[in-house]
Amino acid sequence: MKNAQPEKSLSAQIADAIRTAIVDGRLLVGDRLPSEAELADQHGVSRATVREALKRLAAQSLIRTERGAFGGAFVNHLSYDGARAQQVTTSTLLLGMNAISFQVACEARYALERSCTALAAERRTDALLDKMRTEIETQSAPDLSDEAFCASDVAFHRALVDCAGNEVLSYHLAGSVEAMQPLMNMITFTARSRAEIIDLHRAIVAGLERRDVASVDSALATLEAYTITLGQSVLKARATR
Amino acid sequence: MKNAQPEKSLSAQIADAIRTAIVDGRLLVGDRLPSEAELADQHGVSRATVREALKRLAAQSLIRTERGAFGGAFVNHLSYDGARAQQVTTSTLLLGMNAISFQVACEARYALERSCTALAAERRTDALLDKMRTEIETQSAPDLSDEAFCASDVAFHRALVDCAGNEVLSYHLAGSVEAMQPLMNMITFTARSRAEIIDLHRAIVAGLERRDVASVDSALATLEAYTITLGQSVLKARATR
DNA sequence: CCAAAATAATTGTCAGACATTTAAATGCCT
DNA sequence: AGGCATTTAAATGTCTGACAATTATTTTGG
Repeated sequence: MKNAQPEKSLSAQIADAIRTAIVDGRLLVGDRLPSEAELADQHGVSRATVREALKRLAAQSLIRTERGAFGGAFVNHLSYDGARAQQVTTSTLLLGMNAISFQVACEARYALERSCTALAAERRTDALLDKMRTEIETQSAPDLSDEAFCASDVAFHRALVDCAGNEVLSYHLAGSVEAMQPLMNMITFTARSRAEIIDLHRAIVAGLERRDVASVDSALATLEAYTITLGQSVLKARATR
Repeated sequence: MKNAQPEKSLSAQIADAIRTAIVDGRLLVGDRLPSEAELADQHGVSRATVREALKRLAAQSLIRTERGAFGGAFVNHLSYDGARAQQVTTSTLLLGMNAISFQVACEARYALERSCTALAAERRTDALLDKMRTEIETQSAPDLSDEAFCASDVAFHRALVDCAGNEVLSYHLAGSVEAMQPLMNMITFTARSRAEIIDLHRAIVAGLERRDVASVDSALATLEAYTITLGQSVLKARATR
């Protein structure tokens, strides 16, 4: 366990101290932190320094602040949606900054997605199957923009992971898949490629309905291979442009 | 496109503006932001407000600050390790705050882990197999603390996901698995349960070595079932205590 | 008794000052 | 000319004190 670097700003040290208190459970959800003035006294620093520390925590959604009498900083309840949004921000940035090859990203995406097929086939509900069918309808609209097509694609795959009926799994998978969407957006979809993708989406829904894991896996594998092919042709077209 | 909410602090607005500039690529990795004084002028606010905004971004690892002449705030390169650490913080907190049942967490963990077995069997390297064997040795030490056993368990499973040879997949899986460790730590491991787990770890390594996906999957499934059984017995023991 | 006004606690913002750090510029000596 | 010490300038880190804005509680007036 590495110890604190001696040269770390006071505001960072104070933020770390409070963050540790929250993660370790010494501060519970809904608890109110001492006022900025009290914290300043306790840590022997100025209010400005305490405020910078609190802003760091607020940026991580660990706390929220309320103004007015009996306001202050409160330990936040981190919802699945909030956590997923943060995960997507981090992952999107990571992928955008590290020159990930399309093939690697695609491989990761579909590998992750396959992790829920067994549970999804077992537990899929009619409501989620309907949701997936609705998205397929949306994707079939001939005048749909590429962006809208991709958005519906995300919604479709999100419904697929939700079929697994495990909220923790949904959180991780939905976040991962969503974060990779900007990379997927590099592809310009022709009418023909859309049709092939939609066919595979239909196969996935049909497989889930029959609780046929193998056919769902197979459709996902085909989708992966097809998406990589599409991506490579797009890259080739760009290279020769 | 939603417009700015009128009731958002100035420091949050400025942080959002800079964050958007980074995500949209108007600020590139390594770019230096204007000095705090300049930013204060540009946005028509005080330096303290700008500083709070910058601390928010620093908390998300979007920027770093350097002191001294020609220092300032620089757009950060987000490393896989940095991103994973953030993901772990968020996920750990989420799981700790939402009363996740042990079974659900376990199911999610092993489902995620199974997503890399096919690639791992195909691409595993001798170096990673050796790493896994080393961890098994560590886990076999009779006087090992529960914490150290769990830490080695994390290292073992991390090596497993690294076998897939896909850095994006490693990032997501390692983060997910690591975040669930506090839940796994609820289990107190007896000598006998450790022995069973180590046997399954050996089976996983052997399966990878033979590139036998089915046996790796099977070992993981057994490990999942066994871990859930252990968890349930621990919970039962606590309830009757 | 109820509504309006005062009150107090707290965060949000500002202005100015000083301390500290660091790279670059300068000057001095060989 | 070249190398070492010193100075300088630019920037962040911190402190202080003040005021504005917000909001729950308390007081007051009818």
